[in-house]
Amino acid sequence: MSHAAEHAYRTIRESILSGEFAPNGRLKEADLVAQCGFSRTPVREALRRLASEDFVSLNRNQGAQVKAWTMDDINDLFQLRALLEGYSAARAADRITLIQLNKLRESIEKMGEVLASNASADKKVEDFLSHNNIVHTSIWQAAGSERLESMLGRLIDQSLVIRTARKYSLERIAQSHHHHEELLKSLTAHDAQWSESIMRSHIHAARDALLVNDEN
Amino acid sequence: MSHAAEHAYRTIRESILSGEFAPNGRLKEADLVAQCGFSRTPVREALRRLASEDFVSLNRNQGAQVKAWTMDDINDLFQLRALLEGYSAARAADRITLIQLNKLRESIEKMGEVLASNASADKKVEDFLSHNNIVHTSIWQAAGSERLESMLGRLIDQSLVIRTARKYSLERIAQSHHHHEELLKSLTAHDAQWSESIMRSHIHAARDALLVNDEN
DNA sequence: CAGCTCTATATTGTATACAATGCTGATTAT
DNA sequence: ATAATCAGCATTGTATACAATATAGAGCTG
Repeated sequence: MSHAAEHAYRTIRESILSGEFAPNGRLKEADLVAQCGFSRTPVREALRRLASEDFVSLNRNQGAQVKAWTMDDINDLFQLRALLEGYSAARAADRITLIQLNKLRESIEKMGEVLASNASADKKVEDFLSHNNIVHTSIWQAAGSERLESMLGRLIDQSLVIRTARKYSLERIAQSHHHHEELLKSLTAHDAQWSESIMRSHIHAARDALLVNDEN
Repeated sequence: MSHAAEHAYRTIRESILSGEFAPNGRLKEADLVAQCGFSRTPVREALRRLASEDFVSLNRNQGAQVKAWTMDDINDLFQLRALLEGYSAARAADRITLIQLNKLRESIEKMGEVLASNASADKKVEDFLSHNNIVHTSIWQAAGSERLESMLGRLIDQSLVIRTARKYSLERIAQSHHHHEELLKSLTAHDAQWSESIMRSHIHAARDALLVNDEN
């Protein structure tokens, strides 16, 4: 994607994720042009891409509007993530190399250190989420399917829509960390079924964390 | 999608599917404009969409080129189709209504009549393929997940790339028909596991039909 | 006052001009 | 002869002007 279009894409996407653009809100090209400083051409390109990624919907001659998500959509999303991430973990168990395993172990150990440290809860959550991404993408890579990787990438992106201003409890994060550690074991053992099932649990727990508002 | 861009999209897509544009061949905007009569704007929009659907790849400032598929890609594709179509069938088994079942039964019976008739083999194949699409999309709908439906739609579209000038044997088609009939039974019984496994077999057999060149 | 039509305006769709970038091939220095 | 450099060209990226379409609101009609 070209420079201006890419920039416009990121800008608009961020505004949607941050909640600045309300669900079902109409996005007028002129406004977006004013916001990000490029002309309509790259803005339109960005909108088309956002539409292909299900962030907005386009109606002919009526522009774009931010997609609204129902509870069913969210459940659906996580159901599919569980299926595909589970499959990804199973494939990874068969194919993962020692180098990849070591990299994964490092990431997970680093997360453990963060959690054990005396940093602020917010900092812990932030660090955790970034390492969490690394762990998941490492596993997708180990699974060795470009197509699967890109499908999962899209699903994850979409699940970010819901995460806005969400607070994760430290308990939830600790649970996730335990999942990761178990996943490391199952992958090291090259046990596909074990890897698949623990990954599925992991995703279902993530859904639960999003939908159930626990104390924190 | 707007009128001109839609038209450009279809035109280019057809040219790729028909093999007119060779894999790895570069697609210059000027040429495409000449071919389909619109200006560069809708042509570019069409290319972006084709890229998002994995028909072409885009490199910044270097335009589009037709994606080439390896054997691994194809296996991957069908592996994912098996997984997702299987899941779709399982969901459908739980949710399908009597009306949907009847519609499905009609389609499948019609396919049986076509196969039993004394039409030419080519005609049979053609009719079969169109009804086949109806059967699958009906099941996706019964599964009740928009997201799953759109993912499967993309996967199917991509598998069309391989089908170019492919001849299907009548034996293969008869086998498919048997799968469909069994699927109807499993869905009528609302048996999710049965539905899932027969659907997975169905997809694996389809892959085999594409990759193995049998006499016909 | 409700509902309709029509016009003015706002917005998106398309074409095209201009800018930026990458590619090719000739020229030159080593 | 070969590698590096640079100019000219081909191609894509961006901005903008124009066309087509939808929307909103005033005025009209029943």
